[in-house]
Amino acid sequence: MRDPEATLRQHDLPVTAQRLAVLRAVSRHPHATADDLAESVRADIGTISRQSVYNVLNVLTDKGIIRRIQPADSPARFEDRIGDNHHHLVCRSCGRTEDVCCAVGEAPCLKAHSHHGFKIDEAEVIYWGTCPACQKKR
Amino acid sequence: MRDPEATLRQHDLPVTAQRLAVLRAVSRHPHATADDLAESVRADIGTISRQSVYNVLNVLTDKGIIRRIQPADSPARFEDRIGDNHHHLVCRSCGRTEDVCCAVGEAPCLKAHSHHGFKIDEAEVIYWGTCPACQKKR
DNA sequence: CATAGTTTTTGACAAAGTCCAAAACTCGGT
DNA sequence: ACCGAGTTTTGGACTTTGTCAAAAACTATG
Repeated sequence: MRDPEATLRQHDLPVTAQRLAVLRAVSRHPHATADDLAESVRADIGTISRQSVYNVLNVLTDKGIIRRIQPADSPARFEDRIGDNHHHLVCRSCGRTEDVCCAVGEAPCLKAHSHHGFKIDEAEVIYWGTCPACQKKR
Repeated sequence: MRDPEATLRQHDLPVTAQRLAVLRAVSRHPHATADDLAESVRADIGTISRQSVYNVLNVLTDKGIIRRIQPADSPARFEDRIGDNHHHLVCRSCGRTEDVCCAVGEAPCLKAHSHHGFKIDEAEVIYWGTCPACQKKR
């Protein structure tokens, strides 16, 4: 995130300390959960309510400034990196999440073609596996 | 599901009325939630505890007899149809879920190749969109 | 049919998030 | 620099989905 304050203004969002701090936290900790981010924000500006973290994350997600990812058996995670159509690789045992470019060049599996009359707007891919650390543990 | 009772015996699971009823319910209502299934089971055998529904669904999932799918913003859903590597199409507004065969023949995007040292065991694809009914509503 | 070992039930609990009303803040206009 | 309208933030209660634990009921083997 180049300039959090400018980003907020561009989207007609009043600039508040909480929003700036959450934006910085998401930027510094990609794939963090709301709780992780709350902690990070508190280390930064001292205090923030749980509800505000959710409020801010929801507004930023609605405006398309950040992206929410919600793998099974994990609280929602958030990221900065948007608009480049990447996917995610999630560790089944610890939840560690990494970005992966689409496996096959220009995303053939993302070609949304109609089925059952649905209007498809996105194809989400999650690769499930075990991260190096968890492979060692067992 | 051909023969629920035989299926249970094949997996060394004691046969109980609850398990049979849950199996039948999953079979009759693909992509139903635990709550939906509980209701369906009650219509069938009269009564079942909430916990038992979860117990049974967990055992059946662990044994690979049924599959659990967990789209974002939805409780878990269950299905009968396993082992044919199909994916899902989910309506963002009502949660309606349909099966779709892999978009590109033999699932190129499902080729699990290593990244970040992870050992990948599955690639999950969810197509997001709006179902015909919800397209009309808005 | 007895009994060892599972299942089922009941009720409390946990995690992640939302709802609501009151207090605090942002920012445009003066 | 200050006011005031409108938005955010806060704190607390609440909801949903699911798990834990112990007692009662059941399955299936001998």
